[in-house]
Amino acid sequence: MVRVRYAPSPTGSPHVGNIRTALFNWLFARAQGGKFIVRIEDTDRNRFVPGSEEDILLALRWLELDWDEGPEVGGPYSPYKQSERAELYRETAHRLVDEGKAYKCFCASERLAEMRKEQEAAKTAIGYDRRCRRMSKEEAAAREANGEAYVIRFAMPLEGVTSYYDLVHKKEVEFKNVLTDDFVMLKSDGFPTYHLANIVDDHLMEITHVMRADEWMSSMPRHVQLYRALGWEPPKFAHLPLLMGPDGQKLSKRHGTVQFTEFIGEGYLPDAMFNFLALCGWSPGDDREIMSREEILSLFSLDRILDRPAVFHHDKLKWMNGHYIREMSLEQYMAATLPYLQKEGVLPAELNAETRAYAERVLPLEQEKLRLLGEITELTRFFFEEPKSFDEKAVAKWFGETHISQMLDALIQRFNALENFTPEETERVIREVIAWLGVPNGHVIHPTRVALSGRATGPSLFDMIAALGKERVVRRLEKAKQMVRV
RNA sequence: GGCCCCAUGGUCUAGCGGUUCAGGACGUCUGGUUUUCAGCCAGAAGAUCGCGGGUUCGAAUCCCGCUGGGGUCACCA
Repeated sequence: MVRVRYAPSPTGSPHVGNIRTALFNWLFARAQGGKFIVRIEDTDRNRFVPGSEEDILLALRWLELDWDEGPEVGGPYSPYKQSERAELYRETAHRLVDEGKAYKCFCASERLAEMRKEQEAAKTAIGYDRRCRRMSKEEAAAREANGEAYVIRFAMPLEGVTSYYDLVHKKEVEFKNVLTDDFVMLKSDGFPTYHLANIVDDHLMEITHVMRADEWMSSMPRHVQLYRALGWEPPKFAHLPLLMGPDGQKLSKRHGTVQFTEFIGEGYLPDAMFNFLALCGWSPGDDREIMSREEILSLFSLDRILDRPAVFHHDKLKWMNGHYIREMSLEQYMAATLPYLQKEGVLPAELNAETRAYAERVLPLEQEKLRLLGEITELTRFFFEEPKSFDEKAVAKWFGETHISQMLDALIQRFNALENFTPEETERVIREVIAWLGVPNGHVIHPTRVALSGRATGPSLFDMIAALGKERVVRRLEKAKQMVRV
């Protein structure tokens, strides 16, 4: 049975790249009928950011990536938070020391920093010089008894190579052991580093496949050697291609929106994000791009995961989101957009039947135009509030024309007399006025749009007028008359 | 700098030795629909498949070298 895990560190709000990794793990688990486990790797007490664990779980829930074991749901390998498993790692580290496969290191951080500086200057950079590895057991015991702080380092083999087969790269990746230094497994505060905790937990939780970002590839020799030293069988490894920014560097905050919660706030749809993220580093093998969850799930396979990094294309995500918005039913669309108007105070938190009906007439008029749900507010605000400002260019262009006063008067009079405020009827009225004035269509249509909405662009004018209703239309036209006089 | 990974139009991607000297999508541009924007429809521009060698009757597809890009070198994950 396939068991995969998503093991985020609560050191900040999750990044799209992190969630992409979660998605791939989830897809693989579900496609294989396996288990998807979430494990919180909170072993760094300094970088812990309150609330980030909540954000991570929120992102997973939002994408509907349900986990079989982990926070909130528990499971047979509890706990799923590393800070609650600290004793396990400590025991493991000391066991390795006892077996001579790891050792206590008393080197001060100042010395290490100095050494790093020298190595950097000499362009050699080989890491820790293994000074304490040569220390006698007696000296180590004495220094420990003396109360000196120490870390536990893994004793890497001094010769030979370490290799592993990568399921994504489809090849054996090899590293020379001498080039990997004796890394710290257990910090002086008694907490494990990623390398130790991750291996211990993956083994104990019976993880079968480790899928994580490419940036981890270079620590493979450490991990493989650790498994060996512990006498454990390593899981299979799949390193996912990195997501890059437009400049080709690893995607980060510098590239604009990358935090997952921000994407949620801007108005992306879960299905669109799911679809897009699935395509970040994976391809179904044909020309398909718009795919439902079910379709993706049925097509997903490890060997179609790409092995090259890809630029995270924001524009394409937006395009895709727009596509998904256009496909929503009225109910879905209303449920998705209303909260944005309410959040901005354009609409009250509680809608009465009349307002709700009005919103249902109005909001769909811009459905085809939306790329982000959040855009709905500025696009439709004028339907709910009298326009406070008017597009200056449009006003300058149209309100100066000589026929405007006449036009407004005619429209006011005719709309006042109109019984059925339907798109067809309002169009008839507009056409009549155009004919009567003897001007090109645009010379009535454009100024009327500006008068009613304050904007130069918007939904079809006839639909807009019908949706606004007689009362608002007449009131706004009257108001426009004042503007023209001034 | 060492080590590791990668290399098809601006971007993502199909292609896995011949019927593809390259298909699709985003973006860009043009035209159409139309009262605007968007959408939709039609079309266009844009890649000597990073470069150089091989292997082969034949390579974007296999091999080698080079170049370029990226990742990683913490008591962070």
